[in-house]
Amino acid sequence: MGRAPCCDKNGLKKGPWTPEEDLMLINYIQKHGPGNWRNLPKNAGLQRCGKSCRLRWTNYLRPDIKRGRFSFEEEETIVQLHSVLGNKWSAIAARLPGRTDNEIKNYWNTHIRKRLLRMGIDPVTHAPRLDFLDLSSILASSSLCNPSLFNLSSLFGTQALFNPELLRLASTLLSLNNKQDKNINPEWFNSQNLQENQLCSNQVQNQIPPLVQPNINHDQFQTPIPEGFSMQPNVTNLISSSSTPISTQENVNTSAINPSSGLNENVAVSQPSYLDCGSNTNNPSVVAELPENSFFQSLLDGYSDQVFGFDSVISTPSSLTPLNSSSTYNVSSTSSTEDEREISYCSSLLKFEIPESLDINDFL
DNA sequence: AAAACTATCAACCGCGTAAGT
DNA sequence: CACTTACGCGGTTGATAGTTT
Repeated sequence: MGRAPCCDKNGLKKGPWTPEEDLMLINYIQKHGPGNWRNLPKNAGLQRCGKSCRLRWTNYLRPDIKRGRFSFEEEETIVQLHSVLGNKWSAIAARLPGRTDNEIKNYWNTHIRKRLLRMGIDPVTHAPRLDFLDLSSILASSSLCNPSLFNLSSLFGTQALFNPELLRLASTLLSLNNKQDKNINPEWFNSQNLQENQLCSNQVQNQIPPLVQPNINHDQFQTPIPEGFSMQPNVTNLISSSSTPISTQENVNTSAINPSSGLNENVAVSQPSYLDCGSNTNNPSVVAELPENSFFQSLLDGYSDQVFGFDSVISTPSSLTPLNSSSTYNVSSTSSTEDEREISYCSSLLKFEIPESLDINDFL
């Protein structure tokens, strides 16, 4: 037995609403309230089905609807909520006053989702997409800038890209962030490396409560973690990173994002130099400072030039000075351009470190 | 200037479910 | 308890505006 149609569609109009229809609907609801949507069009004199009237009212005509571009704060909220709720647009909309589920859904599909994909982040799981990365390019580029780094591409050639072991390695590398405060191999973490490889300031974790990531497939992190590494697939908080510069040399204890992943609950993070491109909207500026020839510098070059193809993300010539040695620049936290928002996004994503003395053979 | 392509978003469709009978 | 009805939600479509070639 088929489902009964919501209304008799014979003779009912479809398609875009005219201003006259809008006016009729508004006038009726202002006088009588929506009441029964099924009966509303008949009572209001509209040649529409109730469903269409409800949609038009809730998504467009409702007086409390906020229209116009989404603010950065709203966008932050959407991504954070989506990481927890998934495609529960109505639930997300309930936490964004004045925004409708339809509007949020459209905005996600047309803006946020694409941006995450461009950054190599799976918009479903909010985790890095390794299939999106050209590992060889990353490492080749990195090695050019820092000859001390191993050159995977020269070691293994382009076939390395199809080697599942190397993909696992990439998984690990991309997931690596902060070293554990125990079991550290001192050879991997000499003070210079710590100075140079600390990529971003630690996020102020207590600003945003840890988010549950029910959708993440943790299989991608099954690669055994080498001694001295910890893994922090820190993507969920990619937008919530603090822009408060942490310039102290102290270690900062933080909590891993995902307690269910079996990853480190507490990691000690060294904070030598700082790179903080986060997006705290309460803070008027975002500060980035990189040591010359740092690993992060080279890695950023690799990402921006070859992997994501988003030169504009890291170094938009028209608006931003490229990251270079000892350069410091400010990005307005009220940034509204796509590129500037991506900067904020990628700042937290690109948080991992690789010891210079890492022996690739240990992985193979 | 025009065609082709892309992005956006209002609106539609079908399904799940709560409420009513 | 079974069935019907209405509502709300999420996925998808299609018209249109904007951009590129």
